[in-house]
Amino acid sequence: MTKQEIHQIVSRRSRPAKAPLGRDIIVTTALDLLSRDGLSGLSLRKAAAALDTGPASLYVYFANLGELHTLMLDRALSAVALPAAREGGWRERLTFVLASYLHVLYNGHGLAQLALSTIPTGPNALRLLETLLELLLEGGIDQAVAAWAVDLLVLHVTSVAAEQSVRRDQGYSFGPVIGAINAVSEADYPRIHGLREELLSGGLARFGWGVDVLINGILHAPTLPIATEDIAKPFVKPTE
Amino acid sequence: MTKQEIHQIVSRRSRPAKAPLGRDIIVTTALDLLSRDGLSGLSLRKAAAALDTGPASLYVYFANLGELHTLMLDRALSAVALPAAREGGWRERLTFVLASYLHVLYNGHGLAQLALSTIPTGPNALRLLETLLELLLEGGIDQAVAAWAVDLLVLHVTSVAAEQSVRRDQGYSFGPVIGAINAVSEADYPRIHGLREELLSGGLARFGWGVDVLINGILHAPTLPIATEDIAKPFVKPTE
DNA sequence: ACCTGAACACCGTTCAAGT
DNA sequence: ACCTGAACACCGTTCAAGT
Repeated sequence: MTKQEIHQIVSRRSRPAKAPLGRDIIVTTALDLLSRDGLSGLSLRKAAAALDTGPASLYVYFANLGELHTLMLDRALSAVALPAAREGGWRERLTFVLASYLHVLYNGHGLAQLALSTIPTGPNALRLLETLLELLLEGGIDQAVAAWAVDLLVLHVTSVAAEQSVRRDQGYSFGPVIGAINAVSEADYPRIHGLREELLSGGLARFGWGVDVLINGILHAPTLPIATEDIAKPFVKPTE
Repeated sequence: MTKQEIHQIVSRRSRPAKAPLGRDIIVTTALDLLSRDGLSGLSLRKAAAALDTGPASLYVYFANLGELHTLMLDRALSAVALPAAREGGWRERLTFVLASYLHVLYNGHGLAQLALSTIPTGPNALRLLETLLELLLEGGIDQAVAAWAVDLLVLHVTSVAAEQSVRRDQGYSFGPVIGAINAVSEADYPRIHGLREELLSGGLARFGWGVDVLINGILHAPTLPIATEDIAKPFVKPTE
């Protein structure tokens, strides 16, 4: 045995431990990173670096990155404005809350994209959900219908916010989609070609239009969701 | 100068170059990986390894990972069944195409999630879009309305497929969402609590219900999308 | 209880070197 | 034109070691 095989235990520390971090500071820092650099500029390691610590330190507060995302989204949702009770009709107030939700997502740069892949379960998300349910029920919509309808509404708003903020962040009139639609062959796809402008138009205005369409549809929905499970059966697996 | 500083150029090759790969084989291999291991099991490096080559080789065929995703999705969409012309009403055929799209996504394991973050622009995606437009126009729906409506329909179906396939792949009745909804305080969120079963129920049946709601809403939509851009104005930025 | 450094097992992408 | 190995600049997560 040589001396090199006797392992000296030496402290690997180069500085003393700091004061405990806490969830709030981490979430705030991560949201700052997100709104400054977008979704691609956000990582656990970067958040840790911004807090002057190593990535391992954050695992005291979160089980994983997904949990941090969930908390970030819920924190951001605290900015959603709920309507003053009884001011205007239920439909007006419903549109108001959803518009506020739209803008919180649209203004927090990478936030809308994050919302598409993260299902929030924190108090602010629940508060929003509760408010939406309340307004739909006030509108006389059947309970079971209302339960499914909120999903449709929230999804629509989230995806409009995501699509538009992506478009804003990478320059208005470029991107592969716009190119592909504009380049479409008139012979092969006459309707896409003819409607290429309408397919790409709208921007944030799609929000209001979609909400109208959805509410109209919800008002005309069958009271009890029909059992349509069987529609799903007679199809084969893809490319085999 | 020592001898060590005179760099000998030695081949780093350990085997001769293989026959060219080609896009098709790569896409096929990547789709196989996806349906076997799900979205988390898919990477450029794993696809390259499955093809017995290094990751750099694939860059001859794709500019980046996103482009591979787009091609994968379009390839998968070739399995979407289009309805036989004039068989049944337009609404029936519309539901049929969408159901086929639903199942292609649902059956290709990570495919639905991939579809949520990838906007396909290949021929099969365009063919689907063209068909949907055709059916809506056949239904007498205004052109501008139809252009926006396809987006709503496709998004709905994609997200139902994504949500349900995630739920299937991680065990039916678990996950943080289900836990959070079920654990909600009756005092704070009475409506969520009261409707907790309905909020989580439905599965693939939500597809048919949502399509009905959407078509009804589209049929009741104003002929010209209203200018709702201004709804979007009066809100502040989140948490500052 | 929580911070710290280092390591582990990955990523996508680029590049010079080869054929 | 396309394959190949190696490197670059990252990831999220785990772990023993420290306080």
